[in-house]
Amino acid sequence: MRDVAENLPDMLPDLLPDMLLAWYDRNARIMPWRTPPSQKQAGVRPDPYRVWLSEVMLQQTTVAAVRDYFTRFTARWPTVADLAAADDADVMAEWAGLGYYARARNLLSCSRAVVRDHGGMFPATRDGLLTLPGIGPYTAAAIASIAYDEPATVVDGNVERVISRLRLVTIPLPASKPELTRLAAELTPPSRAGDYAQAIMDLGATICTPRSPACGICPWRDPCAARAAGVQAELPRKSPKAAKPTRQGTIWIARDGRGAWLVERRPDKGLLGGMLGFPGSPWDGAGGTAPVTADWQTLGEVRHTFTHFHLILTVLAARLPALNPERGYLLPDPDFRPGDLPTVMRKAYDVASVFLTDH
DNA sequence: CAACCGTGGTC
DNA sequence: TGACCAAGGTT
Repeated sequence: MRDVAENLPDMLPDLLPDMLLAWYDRNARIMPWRTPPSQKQAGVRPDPYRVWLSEVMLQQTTVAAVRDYFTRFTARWPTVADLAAADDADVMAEWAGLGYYARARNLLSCSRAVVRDHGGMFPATRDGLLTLPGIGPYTAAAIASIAYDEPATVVDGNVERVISRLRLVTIPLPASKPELTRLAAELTPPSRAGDYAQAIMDLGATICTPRSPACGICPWRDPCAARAAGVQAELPRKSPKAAKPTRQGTIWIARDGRGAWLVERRPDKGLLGGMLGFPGSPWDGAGGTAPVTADWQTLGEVRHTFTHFHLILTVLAARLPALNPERGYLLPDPDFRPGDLPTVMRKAYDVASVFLTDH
């Protein structure tokens, strides 16, 4: 029998997950994609489709923003087969406003791959999930652990922050990512992997927050190396990001004599890919050609910030008896829903709608 | 592998 | 007001 004190450093990695799981059992947040405690107690497993959908929606997106989208998607498409059979335009419209629209296109191709290549069942392993479009290292580990209880390690922004503090990792991100992944994997328990994954993310979201972490109520307060050193609020360090340039462009919004709107479907690749929009100039400040000859009125400007640049868009509008546009197509007013537009387009619509709406 | 890809909330 | 931030993935 070895000395207990000698064993302490080896015991800690085993004790840490249990400390966190005990905290999670009392403090897990209730969310639409989580199994309710009553069902969970009865041994009900999460639906992989709902786990997948929620995880994709949550990529770089807050829980508050995802809630209603998740509810609408699952009400309209209850199974992966339903989603696979949906019209692309309907899915893109339902995703409008959530951002990162490649996720919605990948959602469709992934659902169709699951139906076509996997008999409508999601692969049950991390490695199998990784082969699907829109599922990367994080999402594969999340689905594998939450839906199938595979002891896969999730490393998202929360985990990066929690682990960098717990283990006092001072190398800046993203260079520290491999080290953080290794340290996180060391802690992942062989059982209750799904609960553990959600627990460490809940901890990061509610206690080990970016600013002013609530160390006083943290289940990992005692073993936290950053707290011991008093530097928890300074971690994780991050390499400086490039400044955002400002780009300019013009957008043209027109209606014909019947009230139909001149719109276009944006190409699948690139910014706002696959989304509905209005014809516009290139966003390089060089101007551009209107989609149709008309007496265009300048209505104002729209400002919008994307991930890596600011945009100032000049909004022009026109109402013509007949339209034979060189670009785009006419969408009858009853079929035109501003909510189907990505946010920057909806902002432009808001500017033009007053001028283009009958009184 | 660094750049690209949205949006809304927060301080 | 502007920079940071959020359950990242793809190329």
